Amino acid sequence: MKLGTTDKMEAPKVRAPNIRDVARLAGVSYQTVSRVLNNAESIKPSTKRRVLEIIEQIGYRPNQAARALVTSKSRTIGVLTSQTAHYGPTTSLHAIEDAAREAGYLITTTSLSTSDQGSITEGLEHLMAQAIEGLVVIAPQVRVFDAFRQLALTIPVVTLDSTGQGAPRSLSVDQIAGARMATNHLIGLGHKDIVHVAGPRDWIEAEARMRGFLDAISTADLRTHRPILGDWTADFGYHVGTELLDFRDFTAVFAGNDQMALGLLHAFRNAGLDVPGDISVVGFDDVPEARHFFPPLTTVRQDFAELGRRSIALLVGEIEGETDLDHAQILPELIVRDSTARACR
Amino acid sequence: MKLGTTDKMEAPKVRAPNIRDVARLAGVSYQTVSRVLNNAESIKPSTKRRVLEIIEQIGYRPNQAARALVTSKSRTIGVLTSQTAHYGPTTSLHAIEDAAREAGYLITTTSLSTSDQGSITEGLEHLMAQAIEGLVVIAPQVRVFDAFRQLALTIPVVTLDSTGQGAPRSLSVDQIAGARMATNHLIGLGHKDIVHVAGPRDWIEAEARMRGFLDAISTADLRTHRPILGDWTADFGYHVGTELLDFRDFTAVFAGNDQMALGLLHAFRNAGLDVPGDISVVGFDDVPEARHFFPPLTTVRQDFAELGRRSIALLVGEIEGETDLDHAQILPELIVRDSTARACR
DNA sequence: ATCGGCGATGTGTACGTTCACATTTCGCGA
DNA sequence: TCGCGAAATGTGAACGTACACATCGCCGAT
Repeated sequence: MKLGTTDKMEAPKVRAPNIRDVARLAGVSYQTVSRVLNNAESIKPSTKRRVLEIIEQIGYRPNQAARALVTSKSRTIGVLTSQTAHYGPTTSLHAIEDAAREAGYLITTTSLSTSDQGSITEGLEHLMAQAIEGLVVIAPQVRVFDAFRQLALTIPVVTLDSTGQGAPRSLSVDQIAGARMATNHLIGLGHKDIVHVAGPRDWIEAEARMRGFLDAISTADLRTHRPILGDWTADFGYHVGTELLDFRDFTAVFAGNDQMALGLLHAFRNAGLDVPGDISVVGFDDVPEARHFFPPLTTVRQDFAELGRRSIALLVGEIEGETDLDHAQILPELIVRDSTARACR
Repeated sequence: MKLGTTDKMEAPKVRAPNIRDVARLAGVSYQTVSRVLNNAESIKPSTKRRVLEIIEQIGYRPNQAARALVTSKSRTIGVLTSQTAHYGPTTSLHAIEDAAREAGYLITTTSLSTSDQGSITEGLEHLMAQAIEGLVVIAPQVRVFDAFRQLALTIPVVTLDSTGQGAPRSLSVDQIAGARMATNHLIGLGHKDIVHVAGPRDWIEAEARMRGFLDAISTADLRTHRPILGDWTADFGYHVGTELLDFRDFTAVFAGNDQMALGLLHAFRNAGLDVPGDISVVGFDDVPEARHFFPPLTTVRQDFAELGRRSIALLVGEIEGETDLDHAQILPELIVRDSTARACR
């Protein structure tokens, strides 16, 4: 049963007030009310005041559906996000919401259950149905990104978390540089055998970090260990850490994110090894908990919030017809804590 | 510049096809098309097939704004969430999205920047403007919850993460029971002086967990330590842990969530103390990383996903006029790991 | 005094859909 | 063959808003 409606009684005509009700009570035409609503110029201050008074008084709210129907505008920005509970996307999303609110836009978020074309199309249609004026895609997976290429949208689009290559409008933290920084940090400490536990195959960031890692390794002319493909979870880090110890042909591990690093720390500790004494570990992301790991984790900080803010700045700029927008990549930062040390052998 | 539009050339009238275009091409009236769209009965199969063919062919999509304007229906469920990056709400949200999709509903999420009445009203209006048929409120803060009470909505509402008391439709994991379980676990291990590091004042869960803690303490007739109010972060846990050690008048700590527990572990470790040898620590939530903490954390698991699924089941039930719905609270589960041990003195 | 022009406001219509009701078509028994 | 009811389809509104254009005063310049 719905709250607030009566069941048996005659419906007491509870229709919400519309623009004509306001007009009638204010003694003006509906068009004048419309002008007040869209704060047009050339309206007498006294009239405006009177109309606003009535609006306040009867609690009139413009009907967005009607407005969207006629204008195809909505002051709404859509966010399409692949469904993940990961720290990065979530943080960016929050920053996006704040930035959009500040710019006077509303945000509608829809998340993808899967990353196949159908799911993307469905999510997109839902957003388009709300007459969104711009779209932010937080799509860390390659597939989503590809699927998007095929859609010719008529609104500005900004893509997050890509490598920034080839996409029309994309914004990202420079993952490759970050991975290079992490790897070079280990190399600088004298490590010669470094293992990389990467993220899943189809994640753009996983790919980029792997590339940065391999770059740094081959530049330093070190032995290349084949990266291990993980799933971002601490559980995976733990398992792979345990297996890795069977060989013990490395002195440092660069994990694709902080969670997997945590699992690795756990596995090494369980085996009686000391981090960083025996093995160095570097993570990626700098989640708020990373500094409280044991030992506090050396990692690469990404400014996800800045990423979110910039995406909205870019998008709003495009919507409002600005040019000369800032597409620069954001540089990550290496945070050195206690999980890395000079190689012992 | 918008993608997909040409700048200089005359606009080539790219109006999206509407129901009348379909009707004309199919040689029927627009109403017949409408009937096909809403799969009404009494429509000749051959006609239906023909219409569907045309729809497919010209890529017609019903205009939701127009539909919403006239029906005030949208097969959309709104989610109003207070803006947090916390594990629980995020996990529930994902479950909600999946469950809704399965039930044939779409989800629109709007998050609150602040929890004042104005922000809530604004968020709600945005959702109502999309003609949502039901509303899920993920509002862990007392203020949000209170503000909602004042709004007389005409659609079904389900509130998450409350204590389940007094709200018309609310669903939650029984926080009080969970806190009691955690505290009794410590009491059972012989701890007589237990400190509770709680969440912020206005969080409903924080309050409930505190209540469960105090319940258990007073039932066991132990000395009551005044709970410390925190902010859920690991950083806070670390700082309070450091300060707590100045007195050292306790043998166990029950943290309001796993992050704060992590900070406590860090602080105690830094001070040269052993967990659980010297101090036992219990968390709350069982985030996926908790088992990889050092030591693996004893905590209370909440099934956030189940919570999300149940909320949609409840809401869809109400929307579709079902009765006899399941409002039972979900019971949390104590997960005993290595951060708790028998009290040493 | 007349008229152009501008500020302020009103009128008609379109947006794309669904609802209520009207109309046509069809099959079948009398 | 007719008529009748049900099935199938069509017609005219209405939803609430914004845009294009029309109208009405009024002021100052000619």
